[in-house]
Amino acid sequence: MFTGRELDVMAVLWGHGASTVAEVRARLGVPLAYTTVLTVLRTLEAKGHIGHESDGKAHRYTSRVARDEAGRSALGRIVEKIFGGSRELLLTQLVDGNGIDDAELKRLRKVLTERLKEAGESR
Amino acid sequence: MFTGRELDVMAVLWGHGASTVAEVRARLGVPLAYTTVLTVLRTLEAKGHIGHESDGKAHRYTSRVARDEAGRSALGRIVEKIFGGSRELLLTQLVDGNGIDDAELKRLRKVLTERLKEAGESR
DNA sequence: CATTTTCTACGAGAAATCTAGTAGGAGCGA
DNA sequence: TCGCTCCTACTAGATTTCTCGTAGAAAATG
Repeated sequence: MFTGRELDVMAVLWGHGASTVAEVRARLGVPLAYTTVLTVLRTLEAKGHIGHESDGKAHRYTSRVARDEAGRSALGRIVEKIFGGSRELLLTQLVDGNGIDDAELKRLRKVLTERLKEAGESR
Repeated sequence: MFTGRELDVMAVLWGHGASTVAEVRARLGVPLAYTTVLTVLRTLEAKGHIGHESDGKAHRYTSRVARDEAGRSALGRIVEKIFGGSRELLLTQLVDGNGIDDAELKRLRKVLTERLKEAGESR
């Protein structure tokens, strides 16, 4: 799907919305030449992942693939290749480590509970 | 971390344990030349991700990075870049779509409940 | 023993990635 | 108007990825 650098750029577009080259560049964590960022954007556009419109002299680039769509695709790949198809295993790793507190765990559990409710209703 | 093809190969090693070139090749979904698979394995070894020992005439390759470790790393990247740091958003996408039934949702919820219990005990 | 099969080692080419420089236009401040 | 800045377009080199072929050794097969 996306290469490492491309994903960095997509992250900016998803996070901040349509942006110019300079904006993307400023918001990337890593220091890259202006033209480097432009090249990445042009590559992404050539692949059809983003588009652009004119904004004065500059171009303003917009994502064409929804963040959720990209997420589902990436997750599917990981579930399949790394966790052997087991979402449980994936979830276990997601909540492993110490960067997660009780409040967040509860919010996550709520997501599942809500989903269960929906599933029940639609039957 | 891993490129597309490398991940395919790692999936085989994680799923089936130490394997020879021929075994990896047979278990890969895609048809690749024997030497192609060998090259990927050698690349992975050069990067230190896998190792090998002799098994008769052939080499038997073993993963050196745990599946869980690779998973955490890949997930971290996705959470950060795609879901803007939100595990909740990630979970939502994980359980979105129709390939998931109530039983699995409940199992997933249980994972979180268990984790909450542990967290409580360790305090 | 001769042939075929099965391995690894090495080489290699096409394509993709990653990074950045140069060229040239358009606008703006002095 | 002159020079500086900002922008895109184009080019390009180094590195990585992806794929496979050839060579040559070793083992199995007849």
